Amino acid sequence: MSSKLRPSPLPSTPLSTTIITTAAAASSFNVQHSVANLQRRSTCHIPAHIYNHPSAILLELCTCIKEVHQFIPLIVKNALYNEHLFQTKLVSLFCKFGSLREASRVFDPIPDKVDALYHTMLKAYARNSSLDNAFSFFSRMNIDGVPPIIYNFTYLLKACGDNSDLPKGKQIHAQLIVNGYASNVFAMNCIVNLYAKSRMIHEAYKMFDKMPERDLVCWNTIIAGYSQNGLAKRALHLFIRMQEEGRSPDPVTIVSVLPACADIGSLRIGKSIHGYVVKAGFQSLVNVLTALVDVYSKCGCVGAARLIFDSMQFRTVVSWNSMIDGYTHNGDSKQALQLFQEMLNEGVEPTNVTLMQALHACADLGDLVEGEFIHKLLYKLQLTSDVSVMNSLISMYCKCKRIDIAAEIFENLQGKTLVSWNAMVLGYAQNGRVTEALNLFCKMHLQDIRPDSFTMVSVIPALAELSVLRQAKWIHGLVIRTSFDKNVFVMTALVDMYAKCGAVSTARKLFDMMDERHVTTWNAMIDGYGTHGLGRAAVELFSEMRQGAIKPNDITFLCVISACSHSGLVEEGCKYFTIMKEDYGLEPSMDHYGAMVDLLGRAGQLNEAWDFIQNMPIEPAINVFGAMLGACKIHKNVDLGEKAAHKLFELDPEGGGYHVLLANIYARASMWDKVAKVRSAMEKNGLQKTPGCSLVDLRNEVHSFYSGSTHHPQSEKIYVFLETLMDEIKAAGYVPDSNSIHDVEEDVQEQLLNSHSEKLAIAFGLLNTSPGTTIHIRKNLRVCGDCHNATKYISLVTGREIIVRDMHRFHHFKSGTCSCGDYW
DNA sequence: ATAGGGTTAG
Repeated sequence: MSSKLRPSPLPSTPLSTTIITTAAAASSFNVQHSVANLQRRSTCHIPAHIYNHPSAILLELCTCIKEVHQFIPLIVKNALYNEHLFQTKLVSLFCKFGSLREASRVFDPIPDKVDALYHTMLKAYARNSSLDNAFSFFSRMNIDGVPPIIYNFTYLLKACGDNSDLPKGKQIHAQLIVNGYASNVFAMNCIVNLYAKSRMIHEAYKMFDKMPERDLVCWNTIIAGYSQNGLAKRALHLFIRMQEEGRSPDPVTIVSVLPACADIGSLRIGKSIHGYVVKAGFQSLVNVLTALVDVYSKCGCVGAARLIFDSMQFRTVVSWNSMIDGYTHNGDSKQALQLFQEMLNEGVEPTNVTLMQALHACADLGDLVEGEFIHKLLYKLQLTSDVSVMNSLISMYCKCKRIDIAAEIFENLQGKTLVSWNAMVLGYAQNGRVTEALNLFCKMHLQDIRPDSFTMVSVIPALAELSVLRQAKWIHGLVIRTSFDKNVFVMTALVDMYAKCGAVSTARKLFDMMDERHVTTWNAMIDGYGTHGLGRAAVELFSEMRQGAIKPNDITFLCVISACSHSGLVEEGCKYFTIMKEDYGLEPSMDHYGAMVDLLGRAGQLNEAWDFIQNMPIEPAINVFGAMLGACKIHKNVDLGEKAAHKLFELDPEGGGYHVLLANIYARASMWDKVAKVRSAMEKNGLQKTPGCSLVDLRNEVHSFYSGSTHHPQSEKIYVFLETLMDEIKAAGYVPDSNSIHDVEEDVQEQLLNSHSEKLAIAFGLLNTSPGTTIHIRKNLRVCGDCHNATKYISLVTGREIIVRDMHRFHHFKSGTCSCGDYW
């Protein structure tokens, strides 16, 4: 015997006791079964005293690799090591417990190997090594003169299926035919499985269809294939057909078809399968119950899922994962994390899937602390090389606004997948880092990574944010070239983007062209009309929506109420607020209350707005008082403005903007001492007004202008031009609004006004584009009153159309008027 | 010694 075969050191307890205890733990049925198994094999050339040897029976009962090691000395002592049966059994056991290395240590030194030994070794390779290794061992068998048998092919085919390696699988398929196994049910089933696992489900079905006879496993294979390839309806259809053809589903069928049912979220079908499970007596099988937990939670019945989960006597980690996922899917991430904690407390070791779900829940809650805890756990469980988990980690950090950490993880991530890129692009886009999002998107292109619909849906909103029509058209072109123009999600994003880039009519054209629309599609279009001050169009589209099949949701009402608000349609807005609850059973959220205060306040019904706030059933938040203060600024109401502002100072001590608004209200009323007080309060608290910034797109560049800034290369030219432009519009009737600035000389006042970012941007636009071109400006704050007035005159004297998108809405300036009707 | 199908996921 080779010294390499020396078994691991013996444990302190005598060998036989350990093994016997294990054997005793097994039921007597198992022992009998093993004996029967061994006797059945007596047709081969192994003498009875070998296969009836107690060691052979005991060896078969080993439950882990350690027990196998303990056994080897016993085999050696009984001079059984050279018996084929024991050699093969050892290889088989090492293979069963996943140690290819130890299987080889037995296999390699054996001088005269029987065929069975090769077969078992091939199985070890197919199950525990790379496909290449398995294939080269198969070649070696050929060289060593071992004729292939049917099992060899099925092992290899299964491995090809598991690796989705269709080309290698096809090689085996050819050899199968050559060796005369073309109609073997097992082999054919492996082929069906191979195609299904290689995402060629239609090919798989063709094979399935051609089979002369089909057993239960064939049905299960094709049903699982459809289910795993996202063709849930086909899977369910075949589930019915198999029963019509007289096959009774077994637990594997159930576990294959339930995910399909979960996929389409059909509670009705889920319940009927549950009924079948009970009738067939599968109701205590862990995997069946786990699949039921999944179905119920995916159909929105977390309560029912939890009842099943709680009733389970045994749970696998998958059961926990399904339940945790059930909570996150149903928007109860708190419960999800609680269950995750419970799982850890019970000592169940989480898997990659568990951690992905827990990270998802953290992202959902913005819970950075728990997220970082899981990040550490991930190191402990050595899951940092699992790309899927790392993707979830990136998403979690992005959602928790730690884009810096996310970017670092992304940079260092080995084997990035499309999902990794998508997570990062989305992360940038959702954190307002538009340029980074676009740069990463371009980098993907350079690295030849083809975007999918998720990438598009992440990057399009970034462009909407940028609001540059040229870029909007570019991505639209890309959408068409990459054939995403039939994807509802992508198209909805485009509708929203065009509206946000000032091109509402283009948005509507796309909207009309779509064959399928989601609620979000309608919402995007209604909101688009709203922000462009086209309240009537918004209301009309909303009525049209109410006639159709797509039900409005809470966001729809938010869009339509704010559309009414932008257009002064107070009565309509109030009506919608009422029917939201009465006709649609939707509870208004804080945003709806804010929109209502905005609706009333903007229209000058300040007392009504204030009463509305007092009568709110929930504690009003920042947005509500913010709307109130804004309305007070428009309608010059010092009294209510003060009340709203003081509430805001309490609720949001960091927000400098409210101080500025209040100061403006005081300035309008010439209450200069109060203005000074607010200013000094701001200074004391270190609060600053967000600097105004306007963007213009010119040819291939986006130019940004800050108020009073002289950093732009054309700065000098711009200021000179502005001076003459101001003279021109003054001649047309423009009067500078000096009311907001009081403590400087009149000419300085004008200078300050004239250096506002939007005026600089407009001047730059006029200077650098040919007559007649529409100018698009994007501003980070709201347009100031003086700029608004000046822009109207500029549109008149230059004959240009100027579209300004501010924080809240669009202003289309044309021939001396604005689409907002001075109502913003 | 020896075959094929199955639950959770971004």
